[in-house]
Amino acid sequence: MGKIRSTPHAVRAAATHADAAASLAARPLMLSLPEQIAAQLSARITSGICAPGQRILEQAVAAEFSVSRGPVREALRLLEKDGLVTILARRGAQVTNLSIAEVREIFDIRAALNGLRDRGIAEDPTRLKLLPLIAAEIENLARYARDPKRGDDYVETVFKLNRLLTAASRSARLRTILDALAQQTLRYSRLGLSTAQRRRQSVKHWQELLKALRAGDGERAQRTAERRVLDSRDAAIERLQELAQR
Amino acid sequence: MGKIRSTPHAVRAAATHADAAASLAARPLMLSLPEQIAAQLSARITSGICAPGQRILEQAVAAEFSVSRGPVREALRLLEKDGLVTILARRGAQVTNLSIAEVREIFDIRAALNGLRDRGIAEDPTRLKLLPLIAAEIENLARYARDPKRGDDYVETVFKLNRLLTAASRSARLRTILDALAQQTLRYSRLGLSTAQRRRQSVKHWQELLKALRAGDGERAQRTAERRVLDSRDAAIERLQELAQR
DNA sequence: GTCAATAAGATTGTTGACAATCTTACAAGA
DNA sequence: TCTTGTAAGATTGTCAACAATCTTATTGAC
Repeated sequence: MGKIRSTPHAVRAAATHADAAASLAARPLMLSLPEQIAAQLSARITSGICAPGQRILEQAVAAEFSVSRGPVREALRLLEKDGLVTILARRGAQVTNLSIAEVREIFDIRAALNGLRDRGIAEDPTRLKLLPLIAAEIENLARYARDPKRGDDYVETVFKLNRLLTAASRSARLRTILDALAQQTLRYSRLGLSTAQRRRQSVKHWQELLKALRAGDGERAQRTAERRVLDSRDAAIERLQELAQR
Repeated sequence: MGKIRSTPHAVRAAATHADAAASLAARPLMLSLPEQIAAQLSARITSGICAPGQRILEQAVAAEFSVSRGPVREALRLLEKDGLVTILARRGAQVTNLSIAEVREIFDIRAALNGLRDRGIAEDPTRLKLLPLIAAEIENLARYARDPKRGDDYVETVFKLNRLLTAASRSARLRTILDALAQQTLRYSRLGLSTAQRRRQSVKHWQELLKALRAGDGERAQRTAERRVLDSRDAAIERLQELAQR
């Protein structure tokens, strides 16, 4: 492949938020070389082109993108920060491969922080202009959940909804952490939503969340969010264990 | 100053935990060059030798430690991961300077995750051998709280206790995140415990937590931990606003 | 046949030089 | 006086070569 001159997205995603007050530094529209490389690799990893456990050689990546190893090194550090890549001293980088226990850990943290996030949104007076957007997506969700063949649409919409809510959080730090954790569990969340039954269960949680958000009930939004993530955790792990048995 | 041949600590701290099961990779006893540099800088920042907002020049650090800029760059990335340093593209690094809103954000996240952590410990059957250690430190706390002159001892013991509990968590990811967040709020936590009255309030929370831990009551441990952190948040912010008014 | 020592190759870690970019100071014009 | 333009210096970004370390394959001994 030739030089990088396209496709900025995933890496910068953490910075594209929809807030107003706190964020002082304007986000740069240009991506640095390491960021561009990281974005490319990120896409491959989350899409599954690069399998978990697969090694990533600095030399090879540098050659592919026609840059030196310096920017590649930094790109790998960026991906490590997102948890997509694991770096071992003097042994190089590889696509992160999570154990079932680790998947559980991440979902537990996500549950707690999604609760914090959604409580914050429920208690935010400026949330009202977001609610129609959220409601619309949840309507889509309900429609997709009724059609067993639209599983992929359902999953993508859930992800979108999650990104929407995270971007709506007032806390830049919460956004950063949640985006990273969500990306790490992308593949497993997908696994947990692979049956129509699970999707019908999931849509109920979302509808309940919407109600709490509308009512401005922070505590309830928090509880609902936590339950939702914990549910998806259990679904993911169940499927994971099925797969592991073979 | 001359070459680095001493003082490893802060940076490696995140890896020195007291768990058993999950962690596969044995922690390396040697610190890489970047880690050593990061440890040195970390000490200066958390101790206040380097003031918030102060710029950190790669060249200068490289010269001081007699290394090239490569390892220094990486050290700064490590510190950025811990939130101790802020890196701006093409404008270099500086010691992180948090706004009051950001301090609040971090404490909120810490509250949620400390809750998760302490619930996990309360529900962990193997926690029993830790309880005496924790109980002893809380006894110390109670003693220090009674003596207005032992404020520093109180604060250091609180930090120690926190590190102890974080290290006891089964989740490596939780440990990593919590260590980073705790380090970022070190100076502010200290601020919140600067009056004898606050310390007497604080020790009550710790005693209640100990009870919940002994009883194995996860829910209660979680609630207590959350309240404790939120309390220290409010104390810190109150002091911060007092200081800002002058 | 299994295990340990060894050597060759592969890969990351470090370095110093060069390029690109940003900051600052200063001067000229409106 | 304020803004704009310019140039010098400072600082980070990138590169290619070298050093240190790890992995793997092979050999030899038990």
